[in-house]
Amino acid sequence: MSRGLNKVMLIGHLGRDPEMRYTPSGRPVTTFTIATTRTWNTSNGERHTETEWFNVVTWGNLAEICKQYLSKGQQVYVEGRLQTRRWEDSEGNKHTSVEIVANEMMILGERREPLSNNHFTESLQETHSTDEEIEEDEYPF
Amino acid sequence: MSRGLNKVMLIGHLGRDPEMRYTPSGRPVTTFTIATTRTWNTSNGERHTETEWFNVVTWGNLAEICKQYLSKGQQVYVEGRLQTRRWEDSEGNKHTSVEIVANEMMILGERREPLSNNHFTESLQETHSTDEEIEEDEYPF
Amino acid sequence: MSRGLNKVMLIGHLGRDPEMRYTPSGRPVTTFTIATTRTWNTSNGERHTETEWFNVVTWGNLAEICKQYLSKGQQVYVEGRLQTRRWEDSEGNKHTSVEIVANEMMILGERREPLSNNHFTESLQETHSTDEEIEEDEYPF
Amino acid sequence: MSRGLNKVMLIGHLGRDPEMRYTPSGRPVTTFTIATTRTWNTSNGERHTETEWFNVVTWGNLAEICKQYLSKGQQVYVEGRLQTRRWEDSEGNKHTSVEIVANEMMILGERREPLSNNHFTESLQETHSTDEEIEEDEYPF
DNA sequence: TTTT
DNA sequence: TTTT
Repeated sequence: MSRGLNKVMLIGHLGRDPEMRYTPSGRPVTTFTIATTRTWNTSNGERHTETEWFNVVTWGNLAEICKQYLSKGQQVYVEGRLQTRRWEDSEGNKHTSVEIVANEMMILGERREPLSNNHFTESLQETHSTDEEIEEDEYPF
Repeated sequence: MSRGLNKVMLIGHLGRDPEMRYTPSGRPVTTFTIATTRTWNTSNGERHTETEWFNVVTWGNLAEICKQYLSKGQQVYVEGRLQTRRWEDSEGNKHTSVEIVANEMMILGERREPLSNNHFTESLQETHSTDEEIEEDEYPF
Repeated sequence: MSRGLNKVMLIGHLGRDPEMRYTPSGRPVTTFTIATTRTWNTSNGERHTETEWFNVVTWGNLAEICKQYLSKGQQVYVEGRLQTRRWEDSEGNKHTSVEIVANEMMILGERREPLSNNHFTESLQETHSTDEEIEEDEYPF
Repeated sequence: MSRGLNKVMLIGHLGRDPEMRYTPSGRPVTTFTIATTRTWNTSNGERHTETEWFNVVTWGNLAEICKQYLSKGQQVYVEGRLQTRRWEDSEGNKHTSVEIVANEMMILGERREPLSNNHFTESLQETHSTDEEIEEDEYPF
């Protein structure tokens, strides 16, 4: 039973094809970006448009599904929590990254062909063999 | 009619009393921080706790309500959109800030005494006289 | 400042073209239905699918936009509150209806042509002349 | 990967203590009601208040947690999906019931004492022995 | 039937 | 920096 709510819901389009990697222990991680466009009218009647970009991260099964079904330009619904990570690079510079750790994803609009990926599926089988549970923050990217 | 969804919903506790300021044109802006605590169990049975901090910004009427009714430690529900702002300081360093621009707020738990603020209310009247509509990004903070 | 949250978010397809009517005072009301499909796997590996139907109601400007842009089969995102109305028909039978009173709507998927409706737009102008604010529950339908 | 969104989020107070029962196969189900109060101002400056009542259903682990920690009057956050069930009673009358099938629950406000329930815990152990997975709609209530 |  |  949690004591806090941290929920983000997005609808937007993928900025690029998703990328899948693996943690040292073999857990799949898929990342992609979503552009969300907001339009509004100012008091003097002008129309404004602003695009906000989000970094989305998915883990485990959902990571594989995202890699397999999503591609650049597609419209998706994504739900998850907001996470800020801070780290230092090798030169000691501090960085902050804000990500949506998604636990739900829905493809919107017309159905596209699932990516043809016999190859993909095979490689999944191999890598997936070590699927022990790991900490999410174990993975540096 | 919008074409994108960018929604954030938080429940957490205020890290400090809210601060209210005004844009050059007299529009009130209130900022505060919210801590959201997440707890989960790892596969080896350990219990983890992680606190995420959020910067919340409110405008106009809601800014005044937040200033008037919220105080450090209080539990609130906040709903809004996620906004990333990038700017350079006077020395040319680049900064990024991520904020929740809230359009709804609910006080949770027991009712606290509204802050005694005859003084506050008066000053509101004065400042509020110039209430023309301005762009949100007009305000640097 | 509200003290309760009652929020519904749906993504689904319209079951029929929306219908627009007017309250006695001239306020537009548009109603339509949305089908939301849920799929899940049972423990014995069977795949289940269930479709839930929702009655959606919109008022004012949004009612006009829904009438103008939505049509049967379209995929939409809808956000609003859940409302239960109880009433008796002329024969004394009691009825209950559950509706989503939507305050946000987004068209998903590919953009369709806006319905050609010079006629529609004209009639809107006429009817719209009496646009005083009325109680939502004033309208029996 | 789902193709529809059906999400309800509520904050309100419990109208009565939750009730826990078991399906024939031993799966716990807990039901309770939540009151959500909405206040708004009409155009002529009057203040209105309306309370909406929701039937909430929880299953499995969450059912046990709700039974154990919730009691009448408590403020909670509840998240789930909207479900309409139709059935006929023994006299052939048709009924419709609308429920929130919750999958998340958060207690809001001050912490109350967990209900003292050594007895409760014991009885849980016994009944829980048959914890096979069953269909949700298997349970008539 | 709850709460403020 | 909050809360439990």
